[in-house]
Amino acid sequence: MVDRIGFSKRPASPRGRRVPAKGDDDLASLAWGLAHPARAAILRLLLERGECICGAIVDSMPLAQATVSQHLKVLKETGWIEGEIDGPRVCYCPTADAMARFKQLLQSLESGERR
Amino acid sequence: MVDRIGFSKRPASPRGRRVPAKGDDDLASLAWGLAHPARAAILRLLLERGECICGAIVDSMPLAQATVSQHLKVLKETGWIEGEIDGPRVCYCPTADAMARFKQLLQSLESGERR
DNA sequence: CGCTTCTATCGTAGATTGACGATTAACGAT
DNA sequence: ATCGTTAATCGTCAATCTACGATAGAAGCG
Repeated sequence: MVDRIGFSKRPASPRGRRVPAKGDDDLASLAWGLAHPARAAILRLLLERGECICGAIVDSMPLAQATVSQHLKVLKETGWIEGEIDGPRVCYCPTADAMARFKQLLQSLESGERR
Repeated sequence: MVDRIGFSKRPASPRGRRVPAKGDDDLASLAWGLAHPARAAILRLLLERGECICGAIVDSMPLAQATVSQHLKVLKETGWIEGEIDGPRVCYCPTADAMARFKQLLQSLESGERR
């Protein structure tokens, strides 16, 4: 694959013109975190409960433990959640600023912010 | 592949428990639309200018026309933009409600809305 | 120490994505 | 009718995603 536009592991391109808006990568990354119903559901669960043991998340989802773990990883990598090791288990909770950052990036999109 | 959880063409699963939050699919779908820097950039451009001919979008992006067209298709399918045929060209503009719907879905996520 | 529990990672399979050039389709103009 | 322009679609290829079972690691228990 060629290299990418930005945004961790995503396509790029040869000829470039428009200076990429600095926020597009961040926005895309955060959006990517939510871009799967299972991840949206997980985040909703965490926001509802404040925090949650991994096992409880798995129990509440129609997915295999390995799959949920992968989604949790994506949510972690995109900055939506963080996990705290608690003995043999891991407690996940939403990060303090992801939602705010995301909303702000959306706002800057909407307001037609100059680049 | 097995069938999916919901959300157009996405994975599903056998054992299910948690009733999927109605908004998760919509949220994921809209998020998916933004989940690529190129699409975020296109939407930003359209929000900046209000509307834009396809060709102008292509010219402002570091991507081939075919690729931009694909991204426009995704943005259209996820409800972010709409295109109006204008003779031999197509004029794209942001839809009136996508951003509002998205923000509302995010809000319902954040507020830990009961399902 | 050995066992159980909990979670992450590995490995794999099938589907989708994203990029591109080439082609097709739709219009307008000559 | 033909040509030129504009945009969508086709076909292809490499890379990524998602799902899963199986396996590995870590922590606590007996």
